[in-house]
Amino acid sequence: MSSDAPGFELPLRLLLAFRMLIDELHAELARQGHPDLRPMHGFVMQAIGPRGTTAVELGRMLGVSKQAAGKTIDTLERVGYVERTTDSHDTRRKIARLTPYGMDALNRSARIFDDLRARWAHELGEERLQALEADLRKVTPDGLWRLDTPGWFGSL
Amino acid sequence: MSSDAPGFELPLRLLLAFRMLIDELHAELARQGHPDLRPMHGFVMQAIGPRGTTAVELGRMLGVSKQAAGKTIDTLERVGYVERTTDSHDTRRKIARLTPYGMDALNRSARIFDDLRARWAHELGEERLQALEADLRKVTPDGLWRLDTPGWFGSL
DNA sequence: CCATATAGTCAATCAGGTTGTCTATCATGT
DNA sequence: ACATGATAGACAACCTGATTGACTATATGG
Repeated sequence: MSSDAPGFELPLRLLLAFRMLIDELHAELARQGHPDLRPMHGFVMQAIGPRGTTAVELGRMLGVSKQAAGKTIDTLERVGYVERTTDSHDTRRKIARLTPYGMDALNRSARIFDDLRARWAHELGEERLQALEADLRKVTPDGLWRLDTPGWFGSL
Repeated sequence: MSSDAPGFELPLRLLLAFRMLIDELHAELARQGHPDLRPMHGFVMQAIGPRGTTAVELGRMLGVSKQAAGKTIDTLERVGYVERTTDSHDTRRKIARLTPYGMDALNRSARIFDDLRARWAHELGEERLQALEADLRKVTPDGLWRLDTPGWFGSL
């Protein structure tokens, strides 16, 4: 099948590779005290960043509505990764900030991703891995990381 | 950021590359008479294959419950990509088969993916692209393509 | 021939997303 | 100073896709 339709393999492998990294990340995170963290939480927390964000800003970054971003913040808040504070300069704004627990998850994620990358470097060779990263950079746009993957994938 | 956390970039680029391919596929499919096809439909139709499947089997292949698989078949049936027939040897089973319209979508998808791959080959060079594919093969498992991406990504 | 396993369906529930609406608060221009 | 318009957040209604649990119909095997 892949001989007569060589183009089919690429997207599958890309998705599979992504999933493997994410699944292994969360298996390891679970071992390190973050069993409730779901794939998209990591993305959202990174988007929130160390300085915090509002629902509107988060929605723009993630490419979803402010309501959806607000609901996601609700979830993260309920699980303890995020807390809401009010902006003293603009009482309308409620800034979502990472809690120490959230920062811990983010820091651990970064380390685990580095470890996973190192494993790939071991399997492929550092040179080949750098080439792979460079090539991916070449075919993907910079900036703009749309994270509306769940809804994007399904629908109709 | 990518200097102190080099491992963060890889998963993002993989996802982004996957999304680009899928988005361009569906933009082109829409131009070619399949405007209602959603990303996951292609995956499901490929899982159904030319010989057809039942909801239970499909659920196993996709890693979702038989009910979810049944609903997905309902959707595909409603849009005309799939039709249900009964198995004469086992009247419990209802086999979902691709309609000619569904086969057309699948064939066009294959051609479009080939074109997209050719574009990447043009941008990266055929050699580099083959190296990329080989490397992805090396770090991803064969067989077992779990396609439960929508639910997998979100949840909690 | 009955007991068990399997295929499919129905119903209730949940997560996440969307749009629309509403209120409170800021920011600006006259 | 104030009226106007823009923005932030919350609430409600609705859609899709997935889950579990319960139920029916049909095979299958002891």
